[in-house]
Amino acid sequence: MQLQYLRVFACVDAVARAGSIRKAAEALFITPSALDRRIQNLEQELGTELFERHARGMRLTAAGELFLHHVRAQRADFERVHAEIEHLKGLRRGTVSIAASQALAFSTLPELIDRFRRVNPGITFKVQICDRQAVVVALRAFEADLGLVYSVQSASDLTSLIEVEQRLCAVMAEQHPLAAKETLRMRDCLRYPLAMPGTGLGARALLEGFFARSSLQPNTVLESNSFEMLRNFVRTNDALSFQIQVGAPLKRNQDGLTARLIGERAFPRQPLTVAQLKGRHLPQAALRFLTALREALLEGGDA
Amino acid sequence: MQLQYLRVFACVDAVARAGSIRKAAEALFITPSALDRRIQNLEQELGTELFERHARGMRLTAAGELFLHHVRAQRADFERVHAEIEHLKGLRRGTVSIAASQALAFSTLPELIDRFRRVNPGITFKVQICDRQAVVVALRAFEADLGLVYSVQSASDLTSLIEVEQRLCAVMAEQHPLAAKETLRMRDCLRYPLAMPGTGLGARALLEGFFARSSLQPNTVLESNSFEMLRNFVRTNDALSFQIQVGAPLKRNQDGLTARLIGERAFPRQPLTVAQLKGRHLPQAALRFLTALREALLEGGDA
DNA sequence: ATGAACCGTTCGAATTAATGCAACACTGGC
DNA sequence: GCCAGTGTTGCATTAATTCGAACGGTTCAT
Repeated sequence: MQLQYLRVFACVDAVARAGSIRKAAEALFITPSALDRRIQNLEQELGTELFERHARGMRLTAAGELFLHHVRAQRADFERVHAEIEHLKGLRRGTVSIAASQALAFSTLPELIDRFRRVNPGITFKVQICDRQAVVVALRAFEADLGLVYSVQSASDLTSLIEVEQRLCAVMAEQHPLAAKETLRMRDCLRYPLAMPGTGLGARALLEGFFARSSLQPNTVLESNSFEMLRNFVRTNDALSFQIQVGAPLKRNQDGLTARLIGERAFPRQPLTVAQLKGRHLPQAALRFLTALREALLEGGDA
Repeated sequence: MQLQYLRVFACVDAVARAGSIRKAAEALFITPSALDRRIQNLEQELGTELFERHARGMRLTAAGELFLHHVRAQRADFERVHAEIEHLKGLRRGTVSIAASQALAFSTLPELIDRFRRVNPGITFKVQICDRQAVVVALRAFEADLGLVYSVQSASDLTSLIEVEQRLCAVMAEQHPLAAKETLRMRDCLRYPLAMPGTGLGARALLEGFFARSSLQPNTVLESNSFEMLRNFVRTNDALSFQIQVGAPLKRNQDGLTARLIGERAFPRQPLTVAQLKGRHLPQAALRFLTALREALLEGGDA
């Protein structure tokens, strides 16, 4: 579904992404000369150069960045309207695009989406799992309607929709000795080898803050930026890994793994945040999923 | 300044306004057949009929209304971006379009704009004077950035930016006997013939509310929906007219006229409201004028 | 230095899309 | 039944877009 009349705007986006006319032209299946003319026409009609011509390619000017943002906003808004028109025709269709950090990919988001789709079939999802910075980038580029991040740096162009405080959990094999306890203390955990979340993962910042102020030393035997990696590691031995509450298998075991809350009160508790780009009109599908999210997260937070 | 690529969208607007393809085609300086094809293409690409084909012309369908709103929003946002790009080029240009009720046309708005333009030359204004309902319509159609209305019915798609409580004023000739007093009471005013604001003007609702609860009877010798008419009338005789605070010549006399506050406390005081369409990104020029408005109105309200 | 590998850009021909014109079919009011 | 108004269609014309190939420039490795 590509409205013919949005193609000129799509050009700007394509060139900005590709960094050069030739690559963008390839992606758009036209010749470089045609694309060049489109952009020249556009610049002439706007009365401003949108790109700096560099020997290595094209870079956006300030005006170009402004215009690109407008173009993306426009396309996103068009798709919202299009979805609403479809909704009017009786087809309860729509797509929710989400950018979320890794912690949610394991169970939270899949289960939530599954439950949501039982009530609202016909609504489809696009989920992009990425790190914190990439979530913000995706929101800014109108590639995601909603961003789910732990410990996001506050950005002035984002609006926080839901915030849920998160506690740290230790993840371990079902048969692990510590699985017998209800809640754990860090000094208990540190008697075992650790599979540390890599830099960039949510739990990592918390742990580093703890070790900086504590005299305890971690016995780190593995560090990875993949939760899957970490989980698969601890399943087969007595090592522990850490994860924030929302994605951890707290209530029921999963795949031979289980999780326990860390009882320490000294931990700074950063919230899991659901955010959107400020000033956007979210599609109805996204709004409906947002309320589902709110219910699920707040209920889950109390339990 | 008509971006070539927005023309297809402009078609929808034109047809919706004109009510028929032939009239819209005339306004766009193209033949009906060309316009018809554009709209058919658009409908095909959207997969929905935007207009009901009636023997008397075209009427928007529900989907059409949705799309029209999007089209107008898009055009307004484009113009905002365009103005910001111009701003980037060093030209401090921009246009603020305002829809205001009549009371402000006399002195408030002209003086305010004049003062603003001394600081920000290059910013131009479009001022549409109209009644309350038309202000809301203009905001909805993206024809006005800001709406200045007295006693606006609350609408869910508008956002109130400034609210200033307004008291009622009596307007009279400079030589009028009552001009000697600082503030007036209604029973003093009613000893003179009255030039009543017509239905639809802001002060009218206030006055009707008063007379409904009072035993006093007005001696209405003229009723008009034009403030200019009313003012020109009272200038040459001993009749009184009424107006809300903001547009009345309270501080200094104007054109042989003067105004005095009504001292009555029983009057319901509705606010003068500056509003915008909810969720819109206002152009920088409009935002700057908004702060000027805020200063002027709040300062003026205290004095 | 010097060639190779990029880049954006230009030109004229070929192609494609949009338009105008005239005629058509239809409806509502008189 | 007529008339004035509507939207719509086929076809020739016109305007816009695209292509393919060549040009001039910069960057980088040889």
